[in-house]
Amino acid sequence: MTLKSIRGTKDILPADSAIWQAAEEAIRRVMMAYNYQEIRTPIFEQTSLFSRSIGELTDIVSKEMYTFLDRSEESLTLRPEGTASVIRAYVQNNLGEQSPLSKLYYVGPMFRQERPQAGRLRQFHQFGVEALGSSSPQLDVEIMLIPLEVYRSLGIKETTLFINSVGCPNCRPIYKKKLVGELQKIVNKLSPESQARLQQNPLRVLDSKDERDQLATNDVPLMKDFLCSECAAHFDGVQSALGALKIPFLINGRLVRGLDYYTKTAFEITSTALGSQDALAGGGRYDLLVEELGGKPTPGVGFAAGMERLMMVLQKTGSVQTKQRVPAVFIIGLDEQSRSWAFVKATRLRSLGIPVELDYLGRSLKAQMREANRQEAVHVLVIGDSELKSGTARMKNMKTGTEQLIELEKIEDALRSA
RNA sequence: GUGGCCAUAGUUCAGUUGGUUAGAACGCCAGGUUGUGGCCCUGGAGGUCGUGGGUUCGACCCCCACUGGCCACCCCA
Repeated sequence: MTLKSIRGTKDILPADSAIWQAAEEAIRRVMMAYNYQEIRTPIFEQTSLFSRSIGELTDIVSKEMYTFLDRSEESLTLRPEGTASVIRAYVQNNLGEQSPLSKLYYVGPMFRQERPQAGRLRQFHQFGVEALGSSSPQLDVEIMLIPLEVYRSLGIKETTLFINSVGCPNCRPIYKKKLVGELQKIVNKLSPESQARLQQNPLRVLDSKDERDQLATNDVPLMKDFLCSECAAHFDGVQSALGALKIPFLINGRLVRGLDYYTKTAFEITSTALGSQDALAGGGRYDLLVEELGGKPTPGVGFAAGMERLMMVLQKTGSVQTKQRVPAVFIIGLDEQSRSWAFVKATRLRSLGIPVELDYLGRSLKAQMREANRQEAVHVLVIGDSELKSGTARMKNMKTGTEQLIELEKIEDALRSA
C-alpha cells in the first residue's frame, strides 16, 4: 500500500458515519432550540488572522499550524480552530450592524500538526458557537448549556462542568505579577517544565499535571481571588445563573484557556470516559477579540467541542439510535429480460423515495437471496419468465418468510400495505 | 517535538530456542439436484509476514534505520 491517508487523519467509514450523522442531528436540534444559526467559513485563511487572535506565543500558533505559501506567495493557514474565522466573517460582513446580538454555530474540520494520540488527530472536527454582542453572564451560561444539552440528549451522563474566571486587562496583569513573584520564591520546587512556563505563560504552571507543581503551588493565590469588581460581579452572575438552573458545576481556580483571547469566564466540560485528553468541550468569554480583529468593540462568548471525543464517549457510554435505511424490496431477476425489467422498475420505485436494491453482479438466485438477506431487505421479489408473462409475482417477507401474490404494476401499493 | 509499546490474510489474532508448502476464527466466493435467504455441511480464493538494509548455510523470528499505529508527556477539542 503506497497511497495512504496523512498521519493523524482518519476516514469515517460507512460503519461509523451513521453515528456521526446521529450526533450531528442532535447538535443541529439543540442549536435550533437555542436559536443559533449556522455559519460556514472557509477552512483556510490568511495566516495573520490566527497568529493575531490566538496569540503568537501559544503552542498552536508557534508550532502546530499547517501554514503554506500559495502561488502568489501569500501565507495561508488551515484553520486550527473556529472562532477566529467566525469573528473575521462577522466583522467583514458587518453582521453586528444587522442585529445587536449574533448567535452563530459551526460544525467542521480543524487542523493542528500535533502528535496523534487518543482523542487527538491532525484533522479533527469541532462544533461550536459564538455569541457576539452581549456581556450578560446569562449568555455565558447559555453557552455552557448548549454542549451539555447535546451530551444529555445523546445519553451521555458522566460529564463535569468546570468554571473559572481569567480576569481582564484591568485585573489580570496585577495578579500575574503577584503570581510570578510567588512562583519565583518556590521556583526550585517546580518541575523543569514549569520553570520554563514561568517565563512564557505563568498561569499554566497552575494547571500542570506534575505532582511536584501541584504540591508546590498549593498555597499560591488564584486569579479568581484577585478579580476586579467588574470581573468579580460577572463571575458571581455566572454562578448564580447556573445555580438558578440547578446545573452542577465545580469552580476550578486553576483552569486556564490555551488561547490568548479569553477574558472573564473560562469553562471546560470533561468526561471520565475519555483518556488523558479528557476535555469534551471548552470555551469562555472574549470581550476584546472583535476589536482586535478590526471590528467595533463587541463582547463575545463561545465554546468549541470535539466531535471525535464525543464519538469516543458515545461508543463507550452513549445511547444513540442510528436508523439504518434498509431496502424495502430487493428485486431479483433470473434472466436478462427480467433483470432489465427489474432495473426499470427499481428506478421508478426509487424516484418515489422507496429504497430498492438489485444485483449488479450477475449472481445466482441463491447468491441474490443471500445478498437480500445481508442487506436486511424487508421484501424480496423474484422475477422470471412466468412473472413477466402473468404480470404477477410472489413477494416474500424476509422476516416472516411468508409470500403474497401481487400485481407487478402495483408494487408500490403492495409495499405500502405490507 | 520527547518517550514507551506495537506492525503476520478483508478483520481479530496464533506462529515453539532462527529450519521445509505461514495457520485459526470471522468475513468473502462456490456447491449441498430443477426458481428462494438465515442455521448446518463441504470446498475455494485471499498474505511482497509495514518498507529498506544487515547478521546467518538459512530470518515472520535476531540487529539497525525509516514509515505508520496505539498510549503517555507537551498542549488541547
